Amino acid sequence: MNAAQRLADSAIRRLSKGEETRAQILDVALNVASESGFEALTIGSLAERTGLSKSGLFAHFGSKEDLQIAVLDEGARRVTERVFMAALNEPRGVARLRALFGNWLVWSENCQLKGGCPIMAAAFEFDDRPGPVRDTVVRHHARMQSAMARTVDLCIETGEFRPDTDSRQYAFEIFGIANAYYFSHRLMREVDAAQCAFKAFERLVADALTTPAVRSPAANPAA
Amino acid sequence: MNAAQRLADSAIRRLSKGEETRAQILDVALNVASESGFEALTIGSLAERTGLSKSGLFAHFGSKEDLQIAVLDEGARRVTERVFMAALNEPRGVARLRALFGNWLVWSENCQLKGGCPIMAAAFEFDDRPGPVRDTVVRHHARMQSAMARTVDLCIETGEFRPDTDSRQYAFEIFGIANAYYFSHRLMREVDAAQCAFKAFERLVADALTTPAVRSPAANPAA
DNA sequence: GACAAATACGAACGGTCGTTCTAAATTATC
DNA sequence: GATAATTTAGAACGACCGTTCGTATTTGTC
Repeated sequence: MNAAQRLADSAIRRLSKGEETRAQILDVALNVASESGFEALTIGSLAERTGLSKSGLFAHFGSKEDLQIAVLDEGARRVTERVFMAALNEPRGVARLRALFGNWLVWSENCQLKGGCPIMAAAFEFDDRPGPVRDTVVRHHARMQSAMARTVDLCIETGEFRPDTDSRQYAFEIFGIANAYYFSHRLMREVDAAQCAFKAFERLVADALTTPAVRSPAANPAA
Repeated sequence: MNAAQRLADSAIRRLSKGEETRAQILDVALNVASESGFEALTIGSLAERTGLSKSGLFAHFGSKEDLQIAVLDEGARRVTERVFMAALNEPRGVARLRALFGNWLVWSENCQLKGGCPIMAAAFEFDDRPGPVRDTVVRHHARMQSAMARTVDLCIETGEFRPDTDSRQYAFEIFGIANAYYFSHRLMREVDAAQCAFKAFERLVADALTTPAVRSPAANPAA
């Protein structure tokens, strides 16, 4: 539970009452944003869920916009922790890339966010609405994409991937698979969504390996 | 312009005044949903944009939910027309598949929908909100996915694709590429988004062809 | 052109939105 | 434990939400 985690944090540096409440608010807000999107992230409903008064909650953020940004930052923090940092346990190269991809697919479920990755939801909600919120989304996405590309670059350095592999293109395609998984899993409720995603990912890996598996019609990667 | 098209329709069967206005409303609503999402599709703002009164506009749809569904249906109708029907001009097989993919990437821009494909936006907005609207989104997505898979099956029938190609998996991956394109193009504003998408698509095609191009490190598809 | 039907308007409804005040309660500091 | 600073509550604001209703206007039919 996150309460326990916050307790551990408190042991390190005593959180002030305000910081404590703010963290609790963000935890609830992240769940709401995950389930119903950032548009449904209203001050009133959030106050009700946290047991605070509207004005009391509002005081922690100067505006709704600042609240949205704070939620995005908290979401990004968790992605970094659960997806990217967690993958660092694996040795650099394809092993780490596989871990990164796997973590990405399931991180929101591991975080008990019932509505899926809020950063992805935000990307769709704000892609046409200029402003600080959109800028924040773009910043986080750019960071994640380049982290992904760097992981691919390490696969080249270890000699597992061909030297001419385009890591940016690679990150593009991995992101596409993750997106397809989200649609298939969350919207269509296909039970084999993850299976399809891993199959697509492994095809992507196989195409970049310096020591490709022997090609035969029976081993058709898209079959 | 759509006005001209509606005029042509009127020539075939005289549209009643109500049907005419309803069509105009849906045209505006589709643009709003495209730009700002279905949540921002409010009766008031829609009435203002169409020059109608709130109650006058409302009378055309029994509820906001029915309006949302009507907008979705209209969006799906346009996708079918601009993407799938348009691709039928190409001969069955890879040529048609290529046309289908290309149409999909650009259809919303060709339709002058400034905010991108509304069906995709709806998929993200309603994936966690059970109800008739979500059901409609799922229905349209299922139809599009199976139409895509059928196009792939035709590639097998023409002998261009391997017989063991999994058309459902194939549709999954194509959808992923289209999604990645949307993120890259709409959110990140990458200028080479379409280029990345086509590169990914061609790699997907190459992997399924019965007569694969000669493999060499220099021809690394992800490079 | 009369008459019925379809269509549009205007006002109002209870609710919720984000936000702003002032005052009370709580927390931290000495 | 007094004092100052921080944190929360409560009431109110104008604006907009989806929706309803009665009435006026426009449309289609004979």
